[in-house]
Amino acid sequence: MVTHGIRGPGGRSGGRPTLEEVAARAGVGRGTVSRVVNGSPRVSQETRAAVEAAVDELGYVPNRAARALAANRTDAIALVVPEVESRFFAEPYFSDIVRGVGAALDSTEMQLLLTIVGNDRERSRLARYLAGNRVDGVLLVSVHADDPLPELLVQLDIPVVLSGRRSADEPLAWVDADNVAGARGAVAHLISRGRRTIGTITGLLDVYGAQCRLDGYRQALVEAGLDADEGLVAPADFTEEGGRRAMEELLDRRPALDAVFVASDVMAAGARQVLRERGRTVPGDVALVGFDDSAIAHRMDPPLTSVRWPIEEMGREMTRLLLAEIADRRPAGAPGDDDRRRIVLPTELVPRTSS
Amino acid sequence: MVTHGIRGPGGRSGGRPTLEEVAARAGVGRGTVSRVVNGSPRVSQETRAAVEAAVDELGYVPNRAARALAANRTDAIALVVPEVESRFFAEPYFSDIVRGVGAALDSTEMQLLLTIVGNDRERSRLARYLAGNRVDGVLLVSVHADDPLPELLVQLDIPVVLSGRRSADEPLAWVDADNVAGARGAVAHLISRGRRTIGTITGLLDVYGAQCRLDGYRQALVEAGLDADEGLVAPADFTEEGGRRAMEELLDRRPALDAVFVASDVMAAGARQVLRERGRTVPGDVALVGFDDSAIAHRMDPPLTSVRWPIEEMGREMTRLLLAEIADRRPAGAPGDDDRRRIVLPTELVPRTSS
DNA sequence: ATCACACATGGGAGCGCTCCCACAGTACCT
DNA sequence: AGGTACTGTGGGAGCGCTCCCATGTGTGAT
Repeated sequence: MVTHGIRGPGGRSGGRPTLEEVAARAGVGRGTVSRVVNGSPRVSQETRAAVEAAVDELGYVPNRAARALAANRTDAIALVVPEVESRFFAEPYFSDIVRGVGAALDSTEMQLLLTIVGNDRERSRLARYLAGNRVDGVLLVSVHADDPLPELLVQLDIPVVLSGRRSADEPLAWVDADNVAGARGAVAHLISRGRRTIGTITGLLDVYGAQCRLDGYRQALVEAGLDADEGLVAPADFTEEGGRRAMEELLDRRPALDAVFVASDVMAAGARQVLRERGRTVPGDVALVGFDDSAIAHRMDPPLTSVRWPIEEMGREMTRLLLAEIADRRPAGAPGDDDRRRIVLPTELVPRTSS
Repeated sequence: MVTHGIRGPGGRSGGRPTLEEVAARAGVGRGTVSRVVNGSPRVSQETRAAVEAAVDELGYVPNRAARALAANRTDAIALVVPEVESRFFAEPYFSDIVRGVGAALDSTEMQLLLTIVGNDRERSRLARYLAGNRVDGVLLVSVHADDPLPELLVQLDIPVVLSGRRSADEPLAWVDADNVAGARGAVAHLISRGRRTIGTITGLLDVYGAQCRLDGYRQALVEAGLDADEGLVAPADFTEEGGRRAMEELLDRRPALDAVFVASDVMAAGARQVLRERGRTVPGDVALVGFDDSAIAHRMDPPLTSVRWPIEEMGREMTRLLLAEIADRRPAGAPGDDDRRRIVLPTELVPRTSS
């Protein structure tokens, strides 16, 4: 009957122990072993001990596929990262997020599935993939407002957590840095240093976070009773080149500029080059504050004051949220306590010589 | 009998179509659908077409867990990254590797499982995990010579590919950059620019790649008939601070130094600071060449000449190798063609102002 | 026509789990 | 004493596939 026994060539049969073998060894039934392995309380002390002993002796590790098939869950979550982001966000952004996620998963049986989506073809492959019901939840890194993925996941009834919101009233669960407060603090810092004509270089304004940083900038000016002159706002796109162009624009429009809050370090690097080319000293003539506290900030000349946001912690919190949502999964309908599903993490100003 | 039907609360039952349903729809048997889905040639044209139509209409996606259970394979590979590496190798190292791996997996059904191992506890958890037979293969990024993981995988008979070798006669499959040639080219470049007293700052010499870079340095000197004076070699540890110390040492020992080949850009950044502090101009007094061509290289002042190695391509090649090994899996014993299992990728000198 | 052999196909058995029902044993009430 | 209500346990059924054997069905050689 055991026609199977020896699987085709190469098939690792070696014989990892099965539940049944553990049960035999411990002198109990399959159900009981399953209960012990899964930490059910409905097992007596002695039985539990006997089973645990058998598990140890045999070196039993549950077969994930079998479990997934029987229980209709996968014990895996996917981290979806748009390729673009993996490239140019704050330099260590990607690895920091991953490290945070990994840390949060560490005490779990969950495994992390990584997906980089570049083009649209890959995007639809992913959609197909997720539709195949192969993960218990999804972490979505920096989705853009027009991305169809979140909607799809909602329809498939798969738990999602976003890093960053797509808008002020993001309906999905999310974890975000306090961009407004971070920007406000940075600008307040410039004001406290006596700067009065403070410009800003923004990120892509259809990214909600970029919008928030601009808002924070404005709030700080208003709070200080300064003029929030629109001529002081130069929109850019998070790239170094964009930062260059915006800085030139700003300098042309407002020669008396004495400080700039730049919405990313990379753009700040571009801006700094322009200042040097135009013979403005930093921080003498123009003070500079960046955002992200990325690797380049402390290597700039002079080292760049920047706003740090806790990327690794974001990864951790996203994962916590997701795991909770997976565990909770109400009988459907009950969407859960909304306050539990949105987390704002504080930022921190890292003062250096540029301001 | 269908006691199961409605799974516990929250259980997505929604009803993704199964093989059987597709079979019914196409008016064929289960086996046939399986054959079509898995691309077996032993199916007639018409039948194939009918099945494919049914698959499309129903939006059928095979259930991975069921497949894994039945076929005793997982269609997943793990990428294991030591936490340390994710932190400080050439800045975008981690994401580049991942991107390469992702690209190679793109046309496959394989999924990528990411594991960051930090401490030893996590390391043994991983061992346990892999022992549980949950992946078809493993990519190991920058293993150290004393890491027990490779051995374990060999014992478990799980295919492995390393990025970088642990020694000259690495028995496992690997993909590595041509560190020797890269270093030799860098130093030859310095010589061609008229430099004669060329020092080097090495990485941790128990890392094989660091050793190779040192060898390349020596070869270039010998080829040019220059003196390979050991006083010109300053060992460091891949950190910026290590680079600083090594540079100071070098300057103290050989004041006439007119060039330095540094085995990583990060160390070069440290070295550059020391040169500035000591009033040596770059490249006027001392020419500098780094290694990795990381993000900081082109941002240094002056921009740093560096040796680029194709990280993303390494990820791709590792994956190719691993997939091939998984597909091949001889009836055991036959270890396969060794030349197929080791790949050396060329490096490229990126000249900038520092040399 | 007859046999041999290929190819195409259907479907049973089994992968290792979880879920749940049934059943024993014990404890507590009336 | 009988009833009720647990708690602990065993094991059948089933998750959705792959594998393989058995059964047609067609082709060419004899």
